[in-house]
Amino acid sequence: MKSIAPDFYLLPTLLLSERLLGKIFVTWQGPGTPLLKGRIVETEAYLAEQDEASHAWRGRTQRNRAMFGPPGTLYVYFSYGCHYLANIVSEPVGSAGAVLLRAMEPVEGIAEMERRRGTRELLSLMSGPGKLTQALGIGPEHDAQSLSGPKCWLEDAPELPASCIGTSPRIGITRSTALPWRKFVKGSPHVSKTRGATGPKKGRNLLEC
DNA sequence: GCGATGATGAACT
DNA sequence: GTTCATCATCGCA
Repeated sequence: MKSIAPDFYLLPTLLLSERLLGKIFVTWQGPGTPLLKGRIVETEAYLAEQDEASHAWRGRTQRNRAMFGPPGTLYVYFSYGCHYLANIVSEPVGSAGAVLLRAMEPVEGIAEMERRRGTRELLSLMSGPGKLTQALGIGPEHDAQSLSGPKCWLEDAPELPASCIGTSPRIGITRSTALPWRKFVKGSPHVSKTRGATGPKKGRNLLEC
């Protein structure tokens, strides 16, 4: 499977958030370490403008400077004093739109992911934005890194049919909550679990993809 | 199965 | 001092 060309990221943020679904995110810590791969099954778009929930809403700061970098750059930041969250910067250049990676399906290097996460529950390895960064070993050293490698990159995969992509409001935010900018692969058991009014109910609405 | 809570740091008011 | 794009654990049913 080949690495995705840099111009793939030259897309409006909302469109990129859908196209990223199904792609394989890869990290590599260096010689002697296994490749860690996950299939992206859930994303959220954070736009440069008209989006109060975006870190870029109030302009450029020391923390969010990577959001203003070129498309295909990673923006990694520390949240709630405990977790790193990873975003992929989109087009247009300098406008600070980015896509938050919320959940993946483990693909390769699972034993190493289990060690990093401290669990062998496959469905708990990467089913949340803080979990997947821990499983993949993403930290502050990945902030502002390019997805052209060598520490991390994306492998291409066939584009998902629109019928497999679900949409909902974003999770865990307190502003601009009504915007339906969360995208996920319908039927995947690896999407993040929301608290409260959910839980896999019997009548699964979702198709297998 | 469910809701409440603490950990812990950086940005913001 | 408060807020926050989170997670694991605890107590209760």
